[in-house]
Amino acid sequence: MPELPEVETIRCGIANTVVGEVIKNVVIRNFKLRWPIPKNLPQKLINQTITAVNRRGKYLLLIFNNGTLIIHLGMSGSLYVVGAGLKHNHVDFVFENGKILHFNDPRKFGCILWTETDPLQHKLLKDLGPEPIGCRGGFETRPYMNGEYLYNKSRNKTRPIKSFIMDSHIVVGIGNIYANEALFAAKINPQCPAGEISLSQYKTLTMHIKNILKHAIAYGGTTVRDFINSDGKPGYFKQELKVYGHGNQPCFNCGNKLREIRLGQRTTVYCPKCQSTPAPPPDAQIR
DNA sequence: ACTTCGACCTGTTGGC
DNA sequence: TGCCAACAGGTCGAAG
Repeated sequence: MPELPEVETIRCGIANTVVGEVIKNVVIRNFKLRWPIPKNLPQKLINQTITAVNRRGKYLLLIFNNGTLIIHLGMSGSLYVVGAGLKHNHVDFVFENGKILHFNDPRKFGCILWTETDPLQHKLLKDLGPEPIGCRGGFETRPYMNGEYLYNKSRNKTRPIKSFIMDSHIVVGIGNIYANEALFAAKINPQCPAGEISLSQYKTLTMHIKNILKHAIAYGGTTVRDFINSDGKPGYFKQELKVYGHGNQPCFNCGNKLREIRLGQRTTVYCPKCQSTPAPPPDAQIR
C-alpha cells in the first residue's frame, strides 16, 4: 500500500489529531513485525506527549520529549484514528482524550522501533538518499535530488534505471507504482542501464518524479487494493495512472500495446514505442 | 563495490 | 463452487 504519497497523506492526517496529545496506554497484540516491537515500549510512552509527526522517506517519526517512535508501514500497513479495523490491529496507542491511533498491518512487513538518540542517525535512516520533494514534515536533505545528482550517482552503473530510482539509498520514496509512471512520463525505457542515461534525460525524469509525487499527494495517494488513509478514506490517484495496472492495454500516447515484464522481481509496465530511448538491452521476459 | 535474490507474512485473484 | 499457485504498494541482508 504505502508509497511516499500515501505515507505523507497518513502523516498529515494523524498529525492533526495526535500532536499535543498524551499517551495513556499502549496495547500491543502482536510484537512480531519485521523486527520485534520493543518490550518496554508502553513504559517509555505512557504519560508522554507527541510533539510532532515527521517523515524521512517512508519512515514516519513520532517525536516525544524522551525519544522518537520510528514507524514503517511496509507493504500493507496503515495508521488510522477513525474507522473500525477488525483484524490485524497489532498496536493501539490510546490517548488521554479517548482517541486511539491504530497500527494495522496484515502482512507484518512494517516495523515500530524506539530510539532515544537522533532518529536520523538510526541504522535504518542514516544512509538514505535525499528526499525527492520538500514538504511539511519531510526533512530538508542534502544533496538536493535533481538531474545532476542522479546523473552523477549513476555513472558506471549497469543496473536498470527503474531499480536505480527505486533504491532508497539513491533517492527515497519512489516505489513500484510511481517508478513506472515517472519513467513513462519521461519516455525512458525502464530496462535501460542507469549509467547510459544522459544528463538532460535525468533532468526530465527528475521533473516528472517531483510532479507525479506532488500530484499523488494532492489526490490523497493511490488506492490500488485496500489503501485507506488515516480518515478511513481511499486515495484517488489510481484513476490518474497511465501505465501501472494497464499491462497489455493500449498506450495513452500512441495506442500501441503496453508491455508488462518482470524487473528486479517487480511488475514493470511500459510502452515499447514511447519509451525507446536510449536503446534498451536486447529483450526482456514478457509476461 | 556493485547487483541480484531470498526472505519476511497474509490476503486476493485468476486459472483450471 | 472449490482448490491452488501466483502475485501484491517494501526493503534488508545474504549471496554471487
